[in-house]
Amino acid sequence: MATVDTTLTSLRERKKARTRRELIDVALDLFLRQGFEQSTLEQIAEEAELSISTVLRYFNSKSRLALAINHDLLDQFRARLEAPDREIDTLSCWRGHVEDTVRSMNDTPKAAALLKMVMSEPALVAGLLEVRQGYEDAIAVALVLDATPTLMPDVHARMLAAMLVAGNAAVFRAWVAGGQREDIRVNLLAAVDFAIDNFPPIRVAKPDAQSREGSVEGAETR
Amino acid sequence: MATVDTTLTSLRERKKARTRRELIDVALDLFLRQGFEQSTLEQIAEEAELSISTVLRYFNSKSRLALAINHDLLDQFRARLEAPDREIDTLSCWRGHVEDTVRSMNDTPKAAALLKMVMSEPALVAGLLEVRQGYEDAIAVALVLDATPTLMPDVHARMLAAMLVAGNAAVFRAWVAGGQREDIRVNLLAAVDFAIDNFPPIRVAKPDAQSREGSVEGAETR
DNA sequence: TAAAATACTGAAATCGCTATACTTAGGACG
DNA sequence: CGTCCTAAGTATAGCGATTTCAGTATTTTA
Repeated sequence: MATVDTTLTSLRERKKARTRRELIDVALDLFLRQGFEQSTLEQIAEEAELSISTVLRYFNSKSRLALAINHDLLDQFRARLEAPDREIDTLSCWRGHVEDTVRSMNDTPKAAALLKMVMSEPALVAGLLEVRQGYEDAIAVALVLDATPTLMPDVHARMLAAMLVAGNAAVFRAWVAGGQREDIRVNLLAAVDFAIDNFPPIRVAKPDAQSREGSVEGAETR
Repeated sequence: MATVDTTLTSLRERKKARTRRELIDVALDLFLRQGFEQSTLEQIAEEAELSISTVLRYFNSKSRLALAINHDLLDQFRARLEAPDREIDTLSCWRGHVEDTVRSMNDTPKAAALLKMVMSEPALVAGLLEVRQGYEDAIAVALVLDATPTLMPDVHARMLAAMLVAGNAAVFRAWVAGGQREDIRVNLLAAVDFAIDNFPPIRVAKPDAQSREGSVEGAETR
């Protein structure tokens, strides 16, 4: 009873979500300001007006905190794949996720600076690889479940997954290196389409048209 | 002068190499015996009859010590690629490296147990991903230098590299999961050939015959 | 409102890792 | 052989991340 309609959850949950968001904000700002290594948990806790214990209960490590956004995106993707009502095939899910990511990246001015920071800090690079692996696993598993018979289902599924994720990473790397803003979306999708088009043992219907006007690459569905 | 012929180096160097080997031996045994997390640097130093300082001068982190073999293999591969007199193309280098690795793995009884241990310890899994990335980088760079014109050279090179490395990892994972001994070599090479055969924008002469009798996969060079 | 559940805090201890200054052993050279 | 230089090995001090746990505050729920 009580507490009318909380839009989604109850006080406790809302409070938790809010402090989580605030914590991320504070921490990322701090990292951007003075670097990852240079920022101690004590400092973070201080600025977030929490105790170190609490910070570590929200994120079980400092690097995990720095990669919160990346992990959240991965979770979103997983949710998209595991949605009980999903109609779209795995590869289109990935394509959609990539598009959404670019979009949200365009809205977030700090995004590029953040990525640059992450990619220059060894500890965080390692963390990023784990996220990448998470994507690969999710895609590969979904592909196999999606029914894609080949002689070596798991191996081939993982190869395609790796291709997709690696292509993505490569484009992002290039994007961060030169402050390119516009062509990233095109390149990203071109890479996805390229992988899909050229991986023989796995063939799926694609969304076609609609948002493929930018495909730079040879994209003859063959 | 003096010290006749030390086969390769002088006392100091030999001693260093020897303690390095011993250190690895001791540490890996310890890890296998009581687990990675459970083994402290103090313990390792103790058993190796060295000080912690020295252990850390040989390997700049505990996990690096646990992954010494993997890093050594990566270095070997890099050397193979960067050999000033190399005649063979990048992909054949990779193929050769994979073959050598399997061979040396068959000679080392602890290999499987070690891999299993590494793959079950989160910290080491992360480390393994870094090694994997090392391979991808090496292959991708070499491919581009090798002259492989495509519309997006870097991206496509990285995609093929990712495919190769991921396929490898998948086969190894399967191999470790079930104590399979024999088919690994065949599967490993089949995966390599599959990737090479099916990646359109990069086409290179392959060693053909010789050791491809096991190719399970569709390997029509086309 | 009282009790159960859960969030938050504080303190202590462990451990990996860095920095630094010191000791010892190998090798060059007169 | 003795001297000196360099690199290997050691001891010490200390920072900071992470774990554990016991105690306090706040929400929920009955």
